[in-house]
Amino acid sequence: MADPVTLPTPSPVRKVARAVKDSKAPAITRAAAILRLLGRSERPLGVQAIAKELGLVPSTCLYVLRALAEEELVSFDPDTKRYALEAGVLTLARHWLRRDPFNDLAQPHLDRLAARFGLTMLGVQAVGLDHMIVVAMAQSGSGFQLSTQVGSRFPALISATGRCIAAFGDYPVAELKARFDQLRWDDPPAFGDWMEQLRQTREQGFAVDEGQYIAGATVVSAPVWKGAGRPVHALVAIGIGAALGRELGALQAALVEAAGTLSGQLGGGA
Amino acid sequence: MADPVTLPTPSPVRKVARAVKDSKAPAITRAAAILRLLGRSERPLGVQAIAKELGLVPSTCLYVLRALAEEELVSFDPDTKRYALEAGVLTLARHWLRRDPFNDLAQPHLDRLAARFGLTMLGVQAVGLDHMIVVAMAQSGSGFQLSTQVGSRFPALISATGRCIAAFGDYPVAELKARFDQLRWDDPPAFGDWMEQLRQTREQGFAVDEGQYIAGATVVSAPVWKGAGRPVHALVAIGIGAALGRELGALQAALVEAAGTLSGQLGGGA
DNA sequence: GACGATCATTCAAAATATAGAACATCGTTC
DNA sequence: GAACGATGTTCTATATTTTGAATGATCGTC
Repeated sequence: MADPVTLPTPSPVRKVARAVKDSKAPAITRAAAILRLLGRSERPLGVQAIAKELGLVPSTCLYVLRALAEEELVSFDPDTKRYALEAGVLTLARHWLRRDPFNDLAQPHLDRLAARFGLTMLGVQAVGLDHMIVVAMAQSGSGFQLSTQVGSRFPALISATGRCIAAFGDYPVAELKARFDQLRWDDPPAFGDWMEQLRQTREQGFAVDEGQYIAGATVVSAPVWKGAGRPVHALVAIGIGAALGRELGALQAALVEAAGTLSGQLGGGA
Repeated sequence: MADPVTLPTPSPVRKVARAVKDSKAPAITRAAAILRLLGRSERPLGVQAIAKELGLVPSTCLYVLRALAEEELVSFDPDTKRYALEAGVLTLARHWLRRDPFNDLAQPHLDRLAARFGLTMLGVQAVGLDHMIVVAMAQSGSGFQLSTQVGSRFPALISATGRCIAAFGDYPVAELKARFDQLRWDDPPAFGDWMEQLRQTREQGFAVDEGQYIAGATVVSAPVWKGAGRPVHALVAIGIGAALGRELGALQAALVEAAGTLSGQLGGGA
């Protein structure tokens, strides 16, 4: 999986401007935009550069930065007058990880499956229909592998995991179609075919993506339930298509079993 | 090292109230306080509970929460009307980790030393004189160990690492004294002794804490420079005192060497 | 070493987010 | 099953933040 950070960046200026207008707490919208910009940036940025990039007023931008620095979410170098992300964001992330039992419980399963099948395993969480986020990862460590990192974001409906989210989410078809049309695949399926695959996913209890999202890569995904309603998490296996070969069947079975066990532990299930 | 999250919680109400007053962007101060509160909380919280805990007006609190939810930093369950941290904070953390070369470069050293000496190794970053944050960790995996997690925060001047920060930071003595007086140790050193230890730390290039911060635990810490000025990072070794025994000398040498190598790689050094 | 340009910062007017009360909604108890 | 209590949400006047120009600092260039 390629890192989606470098995907099309639809000029933040307009987005931020609109979001700020609609929000009843625009300072927060601005702050979030600044944090994301600083995260995206390779190097620390000055007030002016940030303001220009996001279409903010420099003075306002300065006040926001100062507040963020005060909260230790942003670092400030008095010599260069540059701002960057600060380690405080790590502390928040740690708390988030600790708060959700999925993260701890999934790890052993991921480690085991990654070692057994020699591929990359992910624990993924869906955030509505917008994104899914990688929250846990395990790699077998042997040979070449597709790699990603904890915290990476992907469009919610992409690849095998996207099929799980769509299949078990009970969303209106119109909404699925709208989102579906914005996805980028290496080898895009037709919407009709994709809907048929959703039916199949519901039937089987897992989804497979053979080279459609990323050419040459096979992705298998099984949903994990935390309670009633739609599944929020999924276990994902990513392997080089050729290397998987006839182990695919065994992998699917093992993945579904692990997902089932996890759902049980989390108090989910059908 | 005990997790400092459960340390004295000096009633957030007053702190938040003061911070909000002083800030030119109070919404951000409030937002940060809410994020931290949600991180601290075991379970999702409602608007009212959050507002009361932080001394905020419920309606304002609601607007802030909505803005944070819009930014995917906070999750909202429409059924229970409860808010919690959302996975978006992970994405920020990932960007932060990627942005600082220390995190990637330190890991191999930590792994190596943890395995060789059979103890817990940390990569630590100082945030001013307020805190230090664990940004990387390695454990040998054998036997009992003192444990902490990436993202954990500690008072900046505590233990061996605190001595490094103080010794090489060139801070006014008055400021050191003020901070020093607020530290909690299992076996607190006198300020005079501590100042003498700083001198020694400068001389040796590393600091040792033998059971003062945590009874029975030996902590060794060596500073890592990224550029001129004060060191921002440190490599830390934590072991059960008895288990370390006469390996202590070898550990100190190895730690200082690793820290020196890292400083070189980061373009720092004396 | 002085000039010019760029950037960070400050300041007072104006737009607007906030506070507090009123309203709506939910779950509980009698 | 109805009334109560508590919680979430909306509404509007006002105190505040935001704005955009003016000031001050800093860097690179001639």
